[in-house]
Amino acid sequence: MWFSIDFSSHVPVYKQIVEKIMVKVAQGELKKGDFLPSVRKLAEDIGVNFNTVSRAYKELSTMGIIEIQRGEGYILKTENLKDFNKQVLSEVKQIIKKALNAGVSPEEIVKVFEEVVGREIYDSKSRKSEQKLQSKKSGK
Amino acid sequence: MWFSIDFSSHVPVYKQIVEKIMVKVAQGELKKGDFLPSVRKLAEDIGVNFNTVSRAYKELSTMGIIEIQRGEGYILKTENLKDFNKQVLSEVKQIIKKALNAGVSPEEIVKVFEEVVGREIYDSKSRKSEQKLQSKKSGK
Amino acid sequence: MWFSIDFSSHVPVYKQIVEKIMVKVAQGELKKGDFLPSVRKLAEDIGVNFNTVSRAYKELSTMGIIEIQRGEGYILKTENLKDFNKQVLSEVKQIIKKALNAGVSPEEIVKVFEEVVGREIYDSKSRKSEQKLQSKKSGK
Amino acid sequence: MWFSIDFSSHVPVYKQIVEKIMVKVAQGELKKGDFLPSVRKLAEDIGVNFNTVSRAYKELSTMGIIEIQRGEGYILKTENLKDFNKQVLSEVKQIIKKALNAGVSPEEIVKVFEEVVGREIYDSKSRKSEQKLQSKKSGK
DNA sequence: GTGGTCTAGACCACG
DNA sequence: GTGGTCTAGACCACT
Repeated sequence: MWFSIDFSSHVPVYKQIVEKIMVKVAQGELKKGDFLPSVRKLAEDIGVNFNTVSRAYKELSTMGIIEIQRGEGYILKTENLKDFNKQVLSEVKQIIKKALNAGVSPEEIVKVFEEVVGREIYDSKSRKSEQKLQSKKSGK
Repeated sequence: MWFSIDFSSHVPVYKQIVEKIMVKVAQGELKKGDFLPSVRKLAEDIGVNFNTVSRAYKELSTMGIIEIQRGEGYILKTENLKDFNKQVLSEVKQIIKKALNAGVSPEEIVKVFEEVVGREIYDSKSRKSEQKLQSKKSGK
Repeated sequence: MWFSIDFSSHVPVYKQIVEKIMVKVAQGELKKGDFLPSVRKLAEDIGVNFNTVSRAYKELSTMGIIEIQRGEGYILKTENLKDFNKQVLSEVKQIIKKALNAGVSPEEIVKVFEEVVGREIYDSKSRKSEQKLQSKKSGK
Repeated sequence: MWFSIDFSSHVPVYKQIVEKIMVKVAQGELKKGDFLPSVRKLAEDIGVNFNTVSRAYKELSTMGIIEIQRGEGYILKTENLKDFNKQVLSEVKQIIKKALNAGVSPEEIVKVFEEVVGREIYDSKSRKSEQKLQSKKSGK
């Protein structure tokens, strides 16, 4: 399966899908010209209705990130996601402000940061071995 | 005024109110026995319907953090918010993971962190002088 | 009722709604700040599901033509529809080309044109008396 | 090549094919007894799947305009297309009404009309020289 | 097989 | 009262 959704989140599922896909693009896991999973297949994978995935794809489409290929599905159109990084960084800033306001000490945040950086380095090593799972069109 | 709401956020307004109040408690700005602003006053201050504030207070009430004092309003019942800090820290962890996944470099995150730590120290000093800025939509 | 939909058309209903509303704006029947009918009310009026109207409103919203007013509905944000006229004129051009290609004589087209201009002048005279019907918010 | 398809249109491709062929008939470019291009050839020419052309031919067939000649393809059965012109003219009327409603001045429409009449006369002369331009997607 | 449109109805958030 | 999100399922168009 491709990714997971937090159904208890206040963020709408379709927005989460949009974001997850943008992460894939930013990571280079999806490249220009790649096919995305079909709306119905992805919907089944993550356990939502196909309309929800469809809505996410439409949003990505109007953003110019993906493009429909008549009768064949969606392909990645661009990898130009500079604004995305800015947006994510602004979220980081916001949450850190909140934490400090809530009385979390900077040291605790640094501790968490180091913990995550360590873990993520590990993740990025193991990520490559997962890449075969995503090659859609394999049975085509 | 007390705080402001992000109306463009996916987080429901009443949840934001709950959280802001918990921050006040965690900061020590609200102490056991203190009165909270009346539902209608807070509603006017932050520019929302009183039902929304009411819902937030109800939630804090069922969490056992505040308590209704018949005919007088709500008072703070407990300052026991240890879980809140943990929860906020877990959000920090989550967002940092997301940023790293999105290709943000650890250095960029550190930069933002240092920026915020600096700003926040300043903000807590100047917070009181900002309070007039938030009175909006009062003539509605 | 506000307008009617051609259900036998190949143009999706939600696109027809978008267009009809843009016509209202271009005609000046809807002015900046006016409330649009609620999604559910308009849906009932024209006999479609509210999701269909919702989709139309969302499209107008991302186009920047209408804007949501929290808890109150959509209001008209702009009357700047210069591109709309261009688009409509290009449709006129296209259909005239098709007609000529199909062997329709220019004279026949002129005849139709004069017929319609005559009728439309009559319509625009009687239009003013219809305008009260559209004032939503009346029961507010 | 024979004609082109507007893939961004809401009108289904097979309907566009039907219409284009009826235009050919109305223009006298196709005469009773003429063979139509084979399904596969036309499909390749205009860049669509052969099923789509097949559906168009079926529709023309049930309309009684073309007829299958077993083992040889489709031939034009009738040139009796009086209703077609009426239908096209009614589309012209409809679009002119829409344009006037949208605030387009009659003068602008006349301008477009004259422009098209001029261009079309030119186009029908130059049509043959354009035929190479439409071979696209051939390497697919 | 692919996506697109629409419906009917549930549940949530805001005023 | 307002809009927003999601589901389950039908039907259409295209490859």
